[in-house]
Amino acid sequence: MPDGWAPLPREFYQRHPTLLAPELLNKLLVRSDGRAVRIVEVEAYAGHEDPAAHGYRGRTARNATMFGPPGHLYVYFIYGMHWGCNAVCGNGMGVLLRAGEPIAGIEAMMAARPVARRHQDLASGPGKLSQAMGVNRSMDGADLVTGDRGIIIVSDGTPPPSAPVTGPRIGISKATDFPWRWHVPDHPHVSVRSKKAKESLT
DNA sequence: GTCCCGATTCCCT
DNA sequence: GGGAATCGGGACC
Repeated sequence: MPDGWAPLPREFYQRHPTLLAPELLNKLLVRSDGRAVRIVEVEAYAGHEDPAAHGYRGRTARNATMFGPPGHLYVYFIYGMHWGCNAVCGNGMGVLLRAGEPIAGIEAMMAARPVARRHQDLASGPGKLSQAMGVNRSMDGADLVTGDRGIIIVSDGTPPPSAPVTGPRIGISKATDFPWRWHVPDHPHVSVRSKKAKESLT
């Protein structure tokens, strides 16, 4: 890894997902083969507090990773063909990584996603991001602090945006009024632009 | 055991 | 903008 890329401490992840989510913007998701994306869009899922969360009804075999220690990767399978990546906070809570800007290993990402015709199509959605980064069930539970399974989140020193865009989460049917989606303003690699999204003042 | 539908993507109109 | 692809989780009988 380049000098200046530093893993985040375990405690970074151990807080409410609505606090963790905006802090993950501009962090890097990195594979040991050199692939890396800058995280530009995230959503919070707050376990038992959140009817839209996989952890809402408690621990199951599928969501067990989210009930484990913070700083691990929860990978889920959806629509019969897509994988999704979450950073685990603990207590059944986590942050969905919805979109990234490819910054390294782009050839490998294009090989993993031959359908993508532009860099902008490589990781601009949760399923695309997972496919571009080669994430599947085998990486569920990977430690994002130590990178033990070849995937890690690091900071390159870029701070999160001071005024991220917030709005309702995408693709859910419950708790649709929770403004628990955050993305980097005016970023071309964000998955979708919400009409209800607005600039945050914090 | 059965049934419904999902934290999506892609292609066609 | 609409619909198909595709399959596992989990609610319910």
